Amino acid sequence: MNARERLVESAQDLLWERGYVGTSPRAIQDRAGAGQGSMYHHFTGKADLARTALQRTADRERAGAEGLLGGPGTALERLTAYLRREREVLRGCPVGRHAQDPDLVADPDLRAPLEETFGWLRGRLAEVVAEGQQAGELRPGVDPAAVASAVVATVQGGYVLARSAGRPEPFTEATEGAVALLTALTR
Amino acid sequence: MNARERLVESAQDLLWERGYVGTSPRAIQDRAGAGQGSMYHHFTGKADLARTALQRTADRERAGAEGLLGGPGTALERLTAYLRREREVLRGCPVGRHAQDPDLVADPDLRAPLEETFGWLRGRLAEVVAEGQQAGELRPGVDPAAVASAVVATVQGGYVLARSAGRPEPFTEATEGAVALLTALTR
DNA sequence: GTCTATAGATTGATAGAC
DNA sequence: GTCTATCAATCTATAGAC
Repeated sequence: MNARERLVESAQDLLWERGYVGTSPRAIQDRAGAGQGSMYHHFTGKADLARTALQRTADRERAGAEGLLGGPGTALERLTAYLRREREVLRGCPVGRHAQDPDLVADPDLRAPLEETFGWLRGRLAEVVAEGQQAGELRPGVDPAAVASAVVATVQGGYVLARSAGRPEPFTEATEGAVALLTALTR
Repeated sequence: MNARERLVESAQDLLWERGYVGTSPRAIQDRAGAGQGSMYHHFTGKADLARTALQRTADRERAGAEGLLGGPGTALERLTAYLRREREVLRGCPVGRHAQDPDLVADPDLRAPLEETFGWLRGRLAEVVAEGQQAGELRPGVDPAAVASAVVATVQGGYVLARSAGRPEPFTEATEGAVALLTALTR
């Protein structure tokens, strides 16, 4: 694997674990086994490398979610699959964790992967909810977009609860609560 | 106001806006109008001051939530009041935002205010849900603790969605989705 | 209690050799 | 393309005067 590729993957790992402010170019270079000159040859600076790494992480997450949401099953089954998807809870969400970084969200290029990921996810889940309503599976009269955003928010907030508690159980409790509320919508 | 007090309040503001890694002792001192010596006289260091500031912020948030949850109204009304509470959405949650900071959650003293806040909040909301079930207002058979965690997670995740989008609407959409799902539990 | 001076380490970036 | 050397600025903390 070439140096550019190692730099991007190292940046993905460190950004996930330590965030944008907490990740120094030096730390990325060390992990990648590359020198200063190598990084500044391939990228204009920290922001440029972070943007590249973050975009790749966002693309991966989106592909993973589509794998569940575009699969077989009823609307409720697919929503449940999304909520119960196996996750490395205590590591946090590799995309959503960056929403708290003021420098990152202030830079449109750095915020773009976040905006795209959650914009797409909310829209995609809203489609699934609407399909369930049209199929007579889910009760009509509730806004599909609102339910979809609540589902995505439950997952993102679940990470906050789990990391605050220092254990993964609160994440599972929250997502199971969402599953229960969605299930009640079928009866 | 004395220097110690100004340091704590300045730390509260900066921690909310920039997080733990993003806040330097120097920045706190400047905002407080205090010198190095003043800060290191009152506190052993950055972590000690941050812990004091964070604990005070957590106490304030808890008191604010109890004001809504302990007030009058049915269970659904109080849960809805919590979800619709006016918030400075794009500033993020002054407590939950710190769950993403690896250095903060790694330090038990710094993580304690987070663990206490969300532990208490989840338990308190679970009581309200259970009251609603006993009063025949909310459908029985769903786990009060799970619904409570889902509600708290929706709020915390709503901040993530809003900050990722650069606008407050996704927060409102998510919390309204939660209101709709809870309302469906009454019918 | 509060100040200034200072310290060693780290940050993000540039220069220039190879 | 990749390396080492160097840079000014900032980080967190300590020392010691007042």
